[in-house]
Amino acid sequence: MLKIKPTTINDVAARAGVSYQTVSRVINQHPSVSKNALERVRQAIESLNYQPSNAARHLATQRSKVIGVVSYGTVHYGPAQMLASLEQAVQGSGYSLSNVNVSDLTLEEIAGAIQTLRRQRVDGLILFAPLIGIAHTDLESLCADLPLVITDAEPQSGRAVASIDQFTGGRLAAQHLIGLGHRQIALLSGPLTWYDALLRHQGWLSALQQAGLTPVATLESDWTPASGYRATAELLESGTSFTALLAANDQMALGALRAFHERGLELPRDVSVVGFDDIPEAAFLEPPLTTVRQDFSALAQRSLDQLTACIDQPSAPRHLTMLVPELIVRSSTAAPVMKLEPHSPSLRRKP
Amino acid sequence: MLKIKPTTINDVAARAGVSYQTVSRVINQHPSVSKNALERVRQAIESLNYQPSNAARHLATQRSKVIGVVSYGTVHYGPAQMLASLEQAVQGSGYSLSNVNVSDLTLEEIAGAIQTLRRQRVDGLILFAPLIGIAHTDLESLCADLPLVITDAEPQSGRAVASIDQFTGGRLAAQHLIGLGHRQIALLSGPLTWYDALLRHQGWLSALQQAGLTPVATLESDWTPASGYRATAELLESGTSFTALLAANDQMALGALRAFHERGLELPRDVSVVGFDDIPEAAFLEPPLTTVRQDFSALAQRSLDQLTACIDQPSAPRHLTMLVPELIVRSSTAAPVMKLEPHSPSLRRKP
DNA sequence: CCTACTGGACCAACGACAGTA
DNA sequence: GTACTGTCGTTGGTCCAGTAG
Repeated sequence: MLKIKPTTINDVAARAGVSYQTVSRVINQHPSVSKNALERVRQAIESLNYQPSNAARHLATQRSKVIGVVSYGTVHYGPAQMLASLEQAVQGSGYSLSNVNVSDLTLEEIAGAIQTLRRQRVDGLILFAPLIGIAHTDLESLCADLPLVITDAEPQSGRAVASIDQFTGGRLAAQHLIGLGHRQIALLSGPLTWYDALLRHQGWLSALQQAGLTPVATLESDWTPASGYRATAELLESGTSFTALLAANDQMALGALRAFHERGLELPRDVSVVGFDDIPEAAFLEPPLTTVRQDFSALAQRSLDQLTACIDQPSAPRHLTMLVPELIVRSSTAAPVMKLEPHSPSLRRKP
Repeated sequence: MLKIKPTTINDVAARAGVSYQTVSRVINQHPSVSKNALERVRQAIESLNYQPSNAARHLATQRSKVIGVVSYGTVHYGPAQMLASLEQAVQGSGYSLSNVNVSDLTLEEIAGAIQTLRRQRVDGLILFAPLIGIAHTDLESLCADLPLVITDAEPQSGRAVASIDQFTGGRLAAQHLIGLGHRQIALLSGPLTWYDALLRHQGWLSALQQAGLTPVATLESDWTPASGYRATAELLESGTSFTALLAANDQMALGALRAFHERGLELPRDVSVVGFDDIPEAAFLEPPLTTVRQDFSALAQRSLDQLTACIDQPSAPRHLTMLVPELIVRSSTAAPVMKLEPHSPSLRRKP
């Protein structure tokens, strides 16, 4: 195959009648260029539609101006939003983004992704995959002296971290239900191989424990409405008695809503449900969903700020930023209705 | 700032005790390397954790092995899915992806995005932005001799196209309602500045016209549940009489569902609704949503196949691929209830 | 000693060709 | 002649002397 060669700095120089060095100066806005030469070069660039080659520039300057992202599960709402937010946040910063989406949360996959990004000589790395238990030595050998911000994986000592505090998010959701008076709470978590799913789960448990409660059921699904529906349906079939359900994301909550509705259960009268994410749909479900909102665009901005700081001052101390999610109370939660069941007399505590 | 230099081909060569050419041969799997040298080089690469520089390689070979994507609105479901699908489809092809998301559907933005990608010397371009009416000359001057596949923009003669047939998708949805006996149909379209929104709209109109109908109302929203809710609420307030609603995506349909529900209207008894996309939530709404499914992963694969064909054989003729979307019938649509009096949904209210 | 410009080395790889066994 | 291996020139830029006005 034949490839037409793009115009180079030499073509521009020839056209403008100057040396190619002068063209380079114009590109890099070096002050020592005469008005005359500047104008001639600009016109030549314009008329030839010249674009300097990033690769050549990278080679000469030793800086790629590319930030690598290792992501996971970008078909899901959260990761997709984060990626879009990163894309937006990087605009105008002089950097561009290179994303590698791993298909498994294994060390091999992560290592492969990082190697791909190292071949691109990325100036820094955002580890946006919900990894649990990466060995410190493994990360060291993979990233060595690469500026790195961890946003969704388990924090590592000595590494910069910017995250949304999923644990607190989980606690907020659970505390809300407990505050309403619920004591029989079922858990519908995401895949516990995901670090954020695990943290939400632990946050729930922490709040329950603090109130002297244990979950009446613990279910694990895969984030999808379908899985949330199935898990909830099975829970209902099992005859377990519960007054509230904590879901690890809004989509599973949505599936749960459907399961309740099919059995004639009404929300929040018969069951309360809290989701997670505050997807755009959440406010328009039946009933509007109480949930925990995460600010992905803030997270993206912070991650990028921290990473550029690491790149510019490799010796500076690493920070740990935690963004606090926000509980959004809508109509899917309310105080449980008192039931006069034979073996559970009304010992209900004050809300 | 100080940047530690990554290991180069020379470091490997020194370590293995061969010339750096031999290392290059090993990397490129050239046959003329002795078993002995091969093994030594492999070990050196391994122990130094060497990764060849894409930039240097690109410069020497004149091929970047990068495919550029110009996208728009990646916070929305469709574009985000397409991007994730492209990412998946490109795995193992030897190419990597570079995405630029434009913030406006203007020629300036598109031109800027393409220039950014040209600086990267991308081997080919996927134009995945719902552009309407790009002048042929503008595209020519921007892309000149760049292999290009148009997937979401208005087709251009002489350029490869891979798309989902939105017009037919719109027709399918409308024909479904017409077939059920609906004659008073309202339209809730996406932003008509998006090419696919426009095509779905035109598809609806085409089917209606064929049945001798005109829409009883035409609304335009911004894809979000909130906008779908507002538009539908206004439609109901206006007192317009209709038995069915065509929505340009599932999220707006979801907003519409909420508006109907708030007014005590029941689906599909009082109103039928058809969405578009078949988001994972669609099957679990109340009622499960009849919609039109698009296969993004097939689209991504086809786009990539066509692009690599263009790259490998620039002289080969351009193809035009149209993927046909599929109507998924669920419970949000049914035959309209016959009434003796003019049906005005806005007058029905919950007791 | 500035200001404007030029020549050469260099970055990390590949490809053509020449040299060795 | 065949199977390896090394030298040299090239890619598109940047950066650092050096130089003339």
